[in-house]
Amino acid sequence: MDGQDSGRGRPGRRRSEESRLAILAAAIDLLAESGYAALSIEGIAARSGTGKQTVYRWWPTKADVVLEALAVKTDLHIPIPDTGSYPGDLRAFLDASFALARTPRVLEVLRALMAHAQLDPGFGDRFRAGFLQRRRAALGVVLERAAARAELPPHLSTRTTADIVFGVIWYRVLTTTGPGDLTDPATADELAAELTGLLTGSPG
Amino acid sequence: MDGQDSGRGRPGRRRSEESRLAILAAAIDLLAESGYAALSIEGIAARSGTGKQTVYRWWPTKADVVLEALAVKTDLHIPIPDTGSYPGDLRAFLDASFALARTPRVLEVLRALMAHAQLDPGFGDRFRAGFLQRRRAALGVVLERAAARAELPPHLSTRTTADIVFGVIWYRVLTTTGPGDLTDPATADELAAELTGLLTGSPG
Amino acid sequence: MDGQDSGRGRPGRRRSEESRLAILAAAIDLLAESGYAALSIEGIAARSGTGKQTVYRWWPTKADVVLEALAVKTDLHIPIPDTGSYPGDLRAFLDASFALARTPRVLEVLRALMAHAQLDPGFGDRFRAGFLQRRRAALGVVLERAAARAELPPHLSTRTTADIVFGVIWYRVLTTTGPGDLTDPATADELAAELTGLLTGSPG
Amino acid sequence: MDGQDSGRGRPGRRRSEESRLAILAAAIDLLAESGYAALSIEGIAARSGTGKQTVYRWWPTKADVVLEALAVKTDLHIPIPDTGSYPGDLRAFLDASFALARTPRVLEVLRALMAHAQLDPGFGDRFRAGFLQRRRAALGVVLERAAARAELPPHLSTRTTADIVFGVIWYRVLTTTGPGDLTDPATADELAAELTGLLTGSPG
DNA sequence: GGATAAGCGAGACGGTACGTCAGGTCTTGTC
DNA sequence: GACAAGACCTGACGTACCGTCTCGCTTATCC
Repeated sequence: MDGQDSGRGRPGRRRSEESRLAILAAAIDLLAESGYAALSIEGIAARSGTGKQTVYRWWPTKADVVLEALAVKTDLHIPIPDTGSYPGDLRAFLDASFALARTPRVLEVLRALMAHAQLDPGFGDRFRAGFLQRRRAALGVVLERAAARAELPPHLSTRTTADIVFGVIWYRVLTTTGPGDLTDPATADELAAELTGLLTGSPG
Repeated sequence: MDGQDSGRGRPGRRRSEESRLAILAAAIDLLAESGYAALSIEGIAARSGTGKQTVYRWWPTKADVVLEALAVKTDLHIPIPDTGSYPGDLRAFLDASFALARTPRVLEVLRALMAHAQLDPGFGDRFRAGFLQRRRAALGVVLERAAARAELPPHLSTRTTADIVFGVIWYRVLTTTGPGDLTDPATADELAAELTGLLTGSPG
Repeated sequence: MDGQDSGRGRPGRRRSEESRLAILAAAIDLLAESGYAALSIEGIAARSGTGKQTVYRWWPTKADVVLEALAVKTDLHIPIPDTGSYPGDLRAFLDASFALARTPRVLEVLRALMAHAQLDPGFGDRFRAGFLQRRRAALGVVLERAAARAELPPHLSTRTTADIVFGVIWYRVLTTTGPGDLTDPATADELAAELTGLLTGSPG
Repeated sequence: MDGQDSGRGRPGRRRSEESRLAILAAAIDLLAESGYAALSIEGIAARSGTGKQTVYRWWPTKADVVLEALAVKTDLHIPIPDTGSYPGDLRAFLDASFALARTPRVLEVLRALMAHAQLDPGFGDRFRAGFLQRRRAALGVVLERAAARAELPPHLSTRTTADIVFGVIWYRVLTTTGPGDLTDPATADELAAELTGLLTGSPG
């Protein structure tokens, strides 16, 4: 996925790992200080003590820097849960997703990346392929396991189920003002119950 | 919503309706030509034959211009359907929403506004209050009617139902590349069936 | 020569005389501090407390700024001498020219402008028309007066006389290292004597 | 003049004559294509298929490359004429000098080198010592021969004579726009006649 | 009807960042 | 050690917009 094989055998100076990390760290710092809108490649280069050219050489846009920085600094890996039952797996998946999004810095970055993806079609493609699809694939594993166990409700396609799951998560991420009101405890309950066909709970 | 009472009694020249419309038209034109990212207040003023100050006097950001332009040029009013039954109303609501979003220009504008709302907290507030809440309120009427008829499935709160409806719509809007693959016909079917409790438990 | 009529009657804010002078002063200062090669429009804007765009709006290159700065700060006007005789006028012209060139700052600027004129054809044209031709015209007046008095030696055309006068001055300017060795007192003597036909054929 | 003795006895790889010639040829080519202002060491290295370091190792500035390239590609040697008389020698010297300067490529290079010498004191020293002084020395031989034959007009010092000769040549080189109007045939006539004390010709 | 008060198109202003170019330096592996 | 390759930090380029601030002018209301 990174596109360069670190140039084994090629002539020329090798990419500086030091600069790479400095750039990612600077991006994170500046993001925390002033937010994504105020982030600039100029600023990242200055803060990291590198040259603008070095940033442009390896990342096409500031959003790509942030995407990689997020992956380096934060553990974005949401483990694919395996609790033995579909309801359990789905609850675990939802809980982990909401928990991650409740981290203020992560919340802001997710918003910024999705926003940037709308404004820059090139980054949109990279974001879909490198982030959104991976998350869908993770949920896909859960759904496949459930299908193998014949636990899936019959009337919901895999696509629509995933759209509901990620739709609700992203809608909450994009339309709430702070991490506090991202979710109430009931949301994941209701959602999991609805999607797994359990009609146990009674809503408020 | 516009905050001034057209200055009844105030001295001074009145706001030029001609300029207002020229600005909104220019915004729409430029948006269609080059996309939201390339849109600028400078460009809107130049294209509309007005001064930058005139734009800044009435709209805080380019997103606000676009939001108003969209309302003027396109009929954003999705009528609150009243088919007599919850399933029918919900289907109609979903169909109208997806149909609107399938208009290429509207699709792009919706994406741009949601994106801008992420990057500019001030516009985010205005967008939520002036657009998102209105749509939720419209759906709310449908749900209230259904509640009065006791058609609501017991395990889904109003909030979660709305989150699922708008979550799926927005997720599709924000993550598909073109109007073509925004929805297949089955999506609204499945969604309406799921949320109204129809087919629950029956095999596919 | 300035190309704009200060916009009497035109709409829009008028050019800031304050900024104009600040830019010219900054150019002179930076030139004295670090030399022409280190001079940049970026630096001029920063030092003068103006924006780069303001510099670019009114001057196409840094050389044009320097040319105008020189005209403002230093009195480049070499009066056309009228001593009553061609030898006297020519001596006065030469003395004034060498004296001006002996001013260290002026010497450096003259060099830089002539250099820039070689590298940038557009500025070359402006420099010829706005500076070199004026100096030739001044000498032309002296030669015309001499012709009217029948004092001109018969074998030298006006063009060649001017080429010798300015050729020697510029050659000295461009090929000596410092103001000190720009001229010895004998140079102007010899040159004037030669061009006016005095002493011709007499032993030294 | 180049300062290294090709490393007799030194260890390590010897300088590549192939690279040297490729660099000089690339400099000439690029100069002809885009002019001196657009010439860069980066571009020379790329065009010649060498590394930037190789250029920097052997030449301090692009002007030094051009100076050497000119010497390699064009025969800059103006033979010291010996026609038997001072007027004949001087005419021959002037004619050869103007003829060389009339070669378009040479004209451009001479301008560029003189320009660069103004902006870069280090190159200025090298240019004076390696080029200008050599030309003065050549003229010096002519003048010495004339002195030995007692042909020199008494009132002109050697220095001033040389200043007039090179002053006029360089002034023409630096202030005319194209090779076409560098000289009319009369210029060398008048100049030679004036400097040798022959008062034969009548100017136009 | 004259004073006062906006709004208007125009456009200059001080800024910030863009994305690019080249400068000159420094590895890296090969010759 | 020189060489081709190429990454590095630096700094300037010229441009695009930002949001603000005059300008001269055009409506409006009010005294």
